[in-house]
Amino acid sequence: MDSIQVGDFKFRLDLSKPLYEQVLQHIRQTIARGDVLLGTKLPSVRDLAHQLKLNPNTVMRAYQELDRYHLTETRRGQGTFITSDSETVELVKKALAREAVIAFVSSMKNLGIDRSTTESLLKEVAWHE
Amino acid sequence: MDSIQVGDFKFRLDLSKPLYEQVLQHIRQTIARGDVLLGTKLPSVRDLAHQLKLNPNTVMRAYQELDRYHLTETRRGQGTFITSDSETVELVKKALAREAVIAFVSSMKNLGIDRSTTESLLKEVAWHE
DNA sequence: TAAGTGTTACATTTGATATAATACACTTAA
DNA sequence: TTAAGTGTATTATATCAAATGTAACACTTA
Repeated sequence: MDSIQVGDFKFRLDLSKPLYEQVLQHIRQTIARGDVLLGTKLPSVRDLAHQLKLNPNTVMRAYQELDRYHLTETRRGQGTFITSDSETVELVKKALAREAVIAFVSSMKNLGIDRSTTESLLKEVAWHE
Repeated sequence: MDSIQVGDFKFRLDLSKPLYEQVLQHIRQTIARGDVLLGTKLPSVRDLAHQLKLNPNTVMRAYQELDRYHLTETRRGQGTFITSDSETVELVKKALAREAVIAFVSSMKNLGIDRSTTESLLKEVAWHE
């Protein structure tokens, strides 16, 4: 387990994708899953960068992206906080789910696999909740 | 419609992903869907490169990847041909489908969405076969 | 032999990513 | 008032994958 816990957030980074994107996704998932209280303060840019051994600019980029989703609110001089609006979280969660579903259906259609076959395949996959 | 037809193959390229990967995927899909006869000759590297306005090396990379899947067989001096072994095509198709399903389930789990909710979402998506 | 194939090998360019270092702006608490 | 802790911005640099440009080589077929 080469994952790093920083405050309420857990990170496991690799080289498969841009680092700023992975940081963004980890935090976004933590929020969407409800694994952290709304209103919680994120680690400071410098702190997270130091603990993940990343450049502050890289973390900044992830945080700004979160702000753009309105999943966080940044208060200059204070820090970046998870939104307290549960509705926003729910909307983002639904949007991400919808994106995933659409991308998935698209892949299956591209392969020429029909709906019922897709549903069968889905049933074959273990789903440890 | 900014897609380009070259022989039996249709391509629509953008900047979202590496070009060689898009070329690979288009051809792979065409084969997997059964939209082209087994044994068919692919456009020559130079020809496809010219028509798609790509560098021959970029097309080469896609073709070599296809060979690695055994979806094509390359005969030096003759060209690159789609395999005549339908079983190979079927195996690759299943492998790709499986990958897609696993990736999808993983996304949904990361969002904290359970199986039945996922199945419901899937039903909401239009599926023009 | 010539034309059409795939193949290989460079050098080069480009763009995204990431780092490094520094300075600035704001908030909070000592 | 000050110091420490926040986010923010800027500029330069480094790195890597992707893509291009160019050229040559090897093989097959007509």
